[in-house]
Amino acid sequence: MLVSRSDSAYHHGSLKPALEDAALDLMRTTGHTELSLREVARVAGVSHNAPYHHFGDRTALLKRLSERSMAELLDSLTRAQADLAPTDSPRAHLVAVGAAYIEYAARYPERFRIIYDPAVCVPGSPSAEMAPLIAAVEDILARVTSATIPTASRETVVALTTGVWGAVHGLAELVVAGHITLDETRPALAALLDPSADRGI
Amino acid sequence: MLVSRSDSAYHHGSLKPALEDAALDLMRTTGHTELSLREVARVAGVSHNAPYHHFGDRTALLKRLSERSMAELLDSLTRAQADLAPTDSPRAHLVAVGAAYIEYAARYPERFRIIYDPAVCVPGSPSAEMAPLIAAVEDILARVTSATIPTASRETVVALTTGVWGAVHGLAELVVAGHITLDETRPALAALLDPSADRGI
DNA sequence: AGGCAATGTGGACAGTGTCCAGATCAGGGC
DNA sequence: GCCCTGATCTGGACACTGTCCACATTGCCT
Repeated sequence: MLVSRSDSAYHHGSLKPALEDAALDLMRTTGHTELSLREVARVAGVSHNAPYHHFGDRTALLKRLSERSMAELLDSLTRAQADLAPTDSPRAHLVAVGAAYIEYAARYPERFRIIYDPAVCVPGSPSAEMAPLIAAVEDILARVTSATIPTASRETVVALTTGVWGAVHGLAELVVAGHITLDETRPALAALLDPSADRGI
Repeated sequence: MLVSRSDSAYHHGSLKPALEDAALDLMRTTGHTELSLREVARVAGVSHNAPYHHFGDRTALLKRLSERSMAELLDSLTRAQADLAPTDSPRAHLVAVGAAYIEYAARYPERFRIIYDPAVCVPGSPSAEMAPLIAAVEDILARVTSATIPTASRETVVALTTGVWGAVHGLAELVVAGHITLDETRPALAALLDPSADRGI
C-alpha cells in the first residue's frame, strides 16, 4: 500500500510527508535556521536516523520545505488573480497580486523566509522542482505588470516587472522582519504603483 | 593600556573588537547562520570560552555585528547623499540613496542579511545602539522621498517613504538571494520611482 | 517460498553552545 | 611596596546536533 500506515509500527508507511509536516510545524516557532533534524524525527515518532532514508541531508529537507512553500506562494498569487473579474482594471489586478504576495509572507513568515534563503536555494542552479515555480511567479508578476502599461516598450515592462517584484518582496521582508506592519504596506504599495497619485510633478 | 596587546599572551588587550573582526571575516564565507563561536575564538587565537567574557551569548555577538553593519549601511547612504550637489534634482538624490542601499547589500550580502534577521534583531524592541541607526536610515529615506513630492499630503509622503524603503530593500534582497543581478536593479528602480516614465496612462 | 531493496533501529564520532571552577593578570587602597 | 579585588582567560564537562556505520525488519517481485 502506498499511503496508509502499516499496522506494524516498524514501517511508518508515509514518513516523508509526515516529516515535512512536522518540520513545517516546528518551523512555526523556531524558524528554519534553528530547525533540528532530530527534533523533527522525534515529533514524527521515529528514530533520529529515519529521515536520512528520505532526505539525504538536513539541507535536502529544507530545500523540500522551500519548494512546498514556494508552491503555496504561487497558489496564493494565482488565486488572488482568479478572484478578480476580468473587467476589473489592470491596476487592481496588479495591486491584488502584490497584496497577496505580502499577505502570504505575513501569514507564514518562516515559510516565506526559507524560500529566499540563499543557503537553501541557490537561484543560479535551482532544483528541478523549484525552477518552474520561480518562473511561474515571475510570469504572473510580468503579466499583471505589463497589463497596466500596454503601450510601454519592452525594456520598460521588464524593468517595471523587476521593480514590482522588488517592491512587494521588500515590503513583505520588512513586515516579516518586524519593521513595518501589514497595514502600512497597502498605502505604500498604492503610492508606489499608482502614477496618477499626487507626486508633485 | 587600553588598546595595545599586552606582552603576556594571557590577556589579549583588545579581544572584543578582534573577535568582531574575526567574525565578520568568517561570515564572508559562511554566512551568519553557520557562524561558530568556537571558530571565531580559534581565528582570534584564544580559548573557546574567552568570547563569553565580552559577549554573554552567541546571539549577543550577532547583535553587535548587526549593529556595526547597520552603521555601515547608514554611512553608505549619507555619503551617497553628500556626494551629490544640492543643485541636483530631488529625484537624483532619491535614486542615488536607493542605489547606495542596494549596492551595500550587493557588496556585503552577509552583513546586509544579518541586519534584517528577525532572530537577531527584533525591531519591536531594538537594542539601544540599533534603534537610532534604524531611525536614521528611515529619516534619510523620508527626506529624499518627501523632497521629490513637495506638494503631496503627509499621508502620501509617509506611504511613499515606506514604499521606497520596501522597493530598495526588496531589490537588495533579490540581489542577495541571487534572483536578479545588480545591473537589473538600476532600471527597475528608475521605472518604479519615475512617474514621468511611459506607463501607458 | 525466497531474496532483494526499501525502510527502520541503535551506536558512535566530531563539532557546537553553554556552564563551572580555577589560573593569571592589572590596578587601586593600605 | 604589597595585597586583594575584579576583569580576563583557560580547561573540563554536559547536552545537543548532523552524519556515518552496521544491523534489524518489512513489503514486494519473481
